[in-house]
Amino acid sequence: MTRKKVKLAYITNDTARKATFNKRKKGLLKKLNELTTLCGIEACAIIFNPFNSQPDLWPSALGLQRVLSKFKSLPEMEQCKKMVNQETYLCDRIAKATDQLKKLQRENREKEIARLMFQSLAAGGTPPPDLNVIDLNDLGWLVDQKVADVGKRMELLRVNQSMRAATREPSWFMEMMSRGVDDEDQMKFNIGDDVIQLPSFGEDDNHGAFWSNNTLFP
Amino acid sequence: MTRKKVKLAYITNDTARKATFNKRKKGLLKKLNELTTLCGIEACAIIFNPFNSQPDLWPSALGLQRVLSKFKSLPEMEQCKKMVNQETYLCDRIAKATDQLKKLQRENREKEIARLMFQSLAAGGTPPPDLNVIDLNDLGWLVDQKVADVGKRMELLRVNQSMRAATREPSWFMEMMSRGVDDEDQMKFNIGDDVIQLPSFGEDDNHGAFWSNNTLFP
DNA sequence: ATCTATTCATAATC
DNA sequence: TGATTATGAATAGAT
Repeated sequence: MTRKKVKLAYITNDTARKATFNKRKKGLLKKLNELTTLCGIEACAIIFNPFNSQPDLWPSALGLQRVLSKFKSLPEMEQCKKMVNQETYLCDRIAKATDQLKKLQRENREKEIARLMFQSLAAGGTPPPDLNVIDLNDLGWLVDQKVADVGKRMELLRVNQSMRAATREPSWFMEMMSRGVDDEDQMKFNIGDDVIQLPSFGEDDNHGAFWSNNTLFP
Repeated sequence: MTRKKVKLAYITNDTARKATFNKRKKGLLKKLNELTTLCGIEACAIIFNPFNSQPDLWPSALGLQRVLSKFKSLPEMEQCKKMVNQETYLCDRIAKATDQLKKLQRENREKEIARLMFQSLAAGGTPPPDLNVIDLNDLGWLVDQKVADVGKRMELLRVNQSMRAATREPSWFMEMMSRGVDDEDQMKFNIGDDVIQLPSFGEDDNHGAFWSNNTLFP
C-alpha cells in the first residue's frame, strides 16, 4: 500500500533498507533479464550486498566473464566515451524535471489568475484594490483572452445559426437558450473548449503572490 | 496503451526493438541509481548497445572502475559462490510461475463447476446425462459445500433473529424477506461471503473437459 | 518526442 | 519470512 512517493535518499532503518534492497535487487535483475531477452543484447551487473558479503551477479559465471572480457577488449578510448554516462544521465533527469516544474508553475499561475478573475467578478466586477501590477497585468491578459474566446464562440454560433436557418432546421442553440436554467444551479462559463465552473472562495486570498516570479503576460 | 502483456521474447521488428531498448535501458539505469542511493551500496552495469557500438555504462568512470576492481580483488571462491545466480534466479521464477498457474487452474476449475451447477439448476435440477465421473464428483463436492454454506448461513440468521426478538428490536431479516423482489430481477444466491449471480448460458458447454486434470475433489 | 491505458513494481501491512 | 494489496512507476502502442 505504497503510501507516499518514496523520497530518493538513504534508508536509515536497517530492516527496511534490507527489505527494499532485496525487493529492488530482484526487480532489477528481472528487468535486466527482460532487456537482454527482448533486445538480444549482452549485459551484466554486479551488485555488492552489504548483508551478504558476496556480491550479486548477473548473468551467470560464463555470461559475466564474457561481458567483462568483451568490455576490457575494447580500446580504452571506446571504453571512456560512455564513461560520463552517470553524469549525463543525471543532467538529463535534472533538465526534464526542471522543464516539468516550469510547465506546472505556469499552469498553476494560470489557475491562480483565473481564480482571481472569478473572485473579482463575484465581488462586483472589481479586482481587489491592493493588487500588485504584475497580477493586474496578468489578470488583464487573461480577461482579454477570455473575451477573445467569447467573441470566437459567438461568431461560431452565429454562423451555425444562419446555416441552420437556411436549411430550415430548428436551432439547438435557441432551444438551449430558451430552456432556462439547467438542473445544476451553479454558475458556469463555457469558454473555448472548457466548461469553467465558478469556484467558491474561502479564507485564502494571497493570490499569486507566491508565483509572481512566473508571469503570464507575454 | 500497452495492449498486451508483452511476451518475453526477442523483438524481431528493428524499430520496435530499438525503442524498447532505449526505454528499458533508461528505466534500468534509473532503478540502479535508486537502488544504490536508497541502500547505500555499490553496483555497476554494462549494457552492450547494438545500435551504438559503445556499451552503456553505469555508474561513471570512477565508479565502474572501483566496482570492477573491488570485484576482481575478491578471492576467486567468493566470486564464484554467487555465479550460479542466473540459474537460481530462473529456477525461482519458474517455481513461482508454476505455483501461480496451479492456483489459477484451480480457480478456473471451481468456476467451471459452479457454472455447471447453475446450468444444471436452470435445466430443472438435473446435470447433463453425458457428464463424466470426475466432473460429477466435483459437482457433488461443490453442491455439498454450498449446502453446508446455506446451513451455516441459516443458523447464523436464526441466532440473529432470536437475539433480536429477545431485545424486542425489529428483525431486519424478516423485513428484508417481506419486502419482496428487489429492484434487480436477476436471480442471486448469497452464499458465504459472495453474492453469486446466475450467469446466462450460451453456446459453449464443454464444461471442465479441458481442466479435468485439475480436480476439486479432495 | 509525447501521451495514455495498461501492466508492472513495490511500500506498507499482516 | 512470505503473502497481500493499494498505490506509484514503467512502458507498449499510438500519435
